[in-house]
Amino acid sequence: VPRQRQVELNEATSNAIKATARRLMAEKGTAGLSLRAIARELDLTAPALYHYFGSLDDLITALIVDGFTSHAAYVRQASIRAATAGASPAQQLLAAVLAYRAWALEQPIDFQLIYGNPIPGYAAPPAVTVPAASLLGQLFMELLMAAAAAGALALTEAQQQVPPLVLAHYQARFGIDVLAAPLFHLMNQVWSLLHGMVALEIYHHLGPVVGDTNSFYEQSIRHQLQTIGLSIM
Amino acid sequence: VPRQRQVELNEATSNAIKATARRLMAEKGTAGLSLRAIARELDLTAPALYHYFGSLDDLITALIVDGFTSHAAYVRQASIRAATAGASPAQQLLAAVLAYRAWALEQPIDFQLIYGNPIPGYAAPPAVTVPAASLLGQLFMELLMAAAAAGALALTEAQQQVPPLVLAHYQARFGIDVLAAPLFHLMNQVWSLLHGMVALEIYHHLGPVVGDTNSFYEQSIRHQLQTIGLSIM
DNA sequence: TGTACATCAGTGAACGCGCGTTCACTGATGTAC
DNA sequence: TGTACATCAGTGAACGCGCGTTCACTGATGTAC
Repeated sequence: VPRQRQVELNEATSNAIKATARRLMAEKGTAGLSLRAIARELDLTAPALYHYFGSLDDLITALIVDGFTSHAAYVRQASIRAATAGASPAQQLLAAVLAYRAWALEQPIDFQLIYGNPIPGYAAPPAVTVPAASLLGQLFMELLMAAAAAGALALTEAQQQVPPLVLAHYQARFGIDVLAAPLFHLMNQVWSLLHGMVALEIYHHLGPVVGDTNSFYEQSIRHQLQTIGLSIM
Repeated sequence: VPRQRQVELNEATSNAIKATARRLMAEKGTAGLSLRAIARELDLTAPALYHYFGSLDDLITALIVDGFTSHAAYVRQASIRAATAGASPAQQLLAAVLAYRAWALEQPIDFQLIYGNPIPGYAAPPAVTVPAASLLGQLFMELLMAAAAAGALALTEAQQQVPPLVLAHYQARFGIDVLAAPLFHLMNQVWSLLHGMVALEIYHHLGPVVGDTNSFYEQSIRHQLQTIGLSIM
């Protein structure tokens, strides 16, 4: 089974390259990644890496796609675990939202790579990068829809409002109908809050201010979710 | 007036260095800043820069302090302008919150420098960096307190809750009493939302999703502020 | 008014370093006959 | 079973490049006397 074998070997090394790349990024920052440093670390010469990735940029693209995929998979796992344990749709949503942050704390360099400063000189190819970046939104939308279907959502009048230009974009770009639009809109607002807390924490702006970021995050999220009528616990 | 003159000359050049540094960061990313590139741009040799900054790290520190200071000053100006135009404390707060984003859009590289990925190998000296980073929080707190004093705030029962560990930190670190703590806590939550929307927008994650980030931001903020009882317009 | 002097912004060479990418190549492996 | 062969991961030298920092220096300026 020669072809099989070679593909496996290839994958093992290319995974080792990516793992080393992540470790080096954690030390030197996302912009400090270099093929020569990876090669040095793996006891290879730099040209050897060109068997696995066409260029440094190709490697970065692979790492970014992995990052988005890993984030979405981690959050999905958390919601599935909750569902398996008999949690309500609302509780599954909470589990997912908590996992958003947990992943970022476990993989801070991946967070920086995909949500932080772009790497100078690198331009992400949208064809491969956008689908990966969309996974999380799809997941959150599924969970929100399930909660809505279960009657666990109660939006106020104000929460039903979507600015006209934004509504038009939701319809044109995602084919979201007028009924689902407030839900999608709300999701984006909750996402912004999540993301803000996580970004501030990752870059060490939140910890000094609130002391215990765990309870700050969890309480803020619970409060925000209750605001849209979600009853948890 | 020789001493006067020399200080001015010195300041002019050191300002030119910082301005060039900002421009180069905008092109090459914050991590791509180099003394040699700045010198090249200014038709100087690299060693000449050592008359103005002790090292590359010293220059970065100056840029970071400038960034925090500029952000706070920009936001303060906006609130002062509103006050001068006869706006209520609640409206001044809204003006400040809108300015938070406006500054980031005008100076995206400064935003990335102070709120984004750290520069590899650089460690900010807290003694000089922390006071600058605290300016904005102080300003927002002033504005919130003024709004509260004007009776423009109405917190719900749930909004009065502060997690015990967080409350303890507020008291120990900032000497905030139990009455002001919910206000401070609320400010940090609103700040997180602001920051999340701005960070997502700056890094091009929000635009593709909501289409019109202007109205998304403004509507979300207005809704959030109304949630704490602020009546604006 | 004229001269000696201090100041100090800026120079140019050098230090040792790391980078992505290309190219022709080696040498082990395992298949095909 | 034995030999010719293709495959292909990995090598080593080279390309041209940029970096922070140090050092002894130059040369214009303007002051002090």
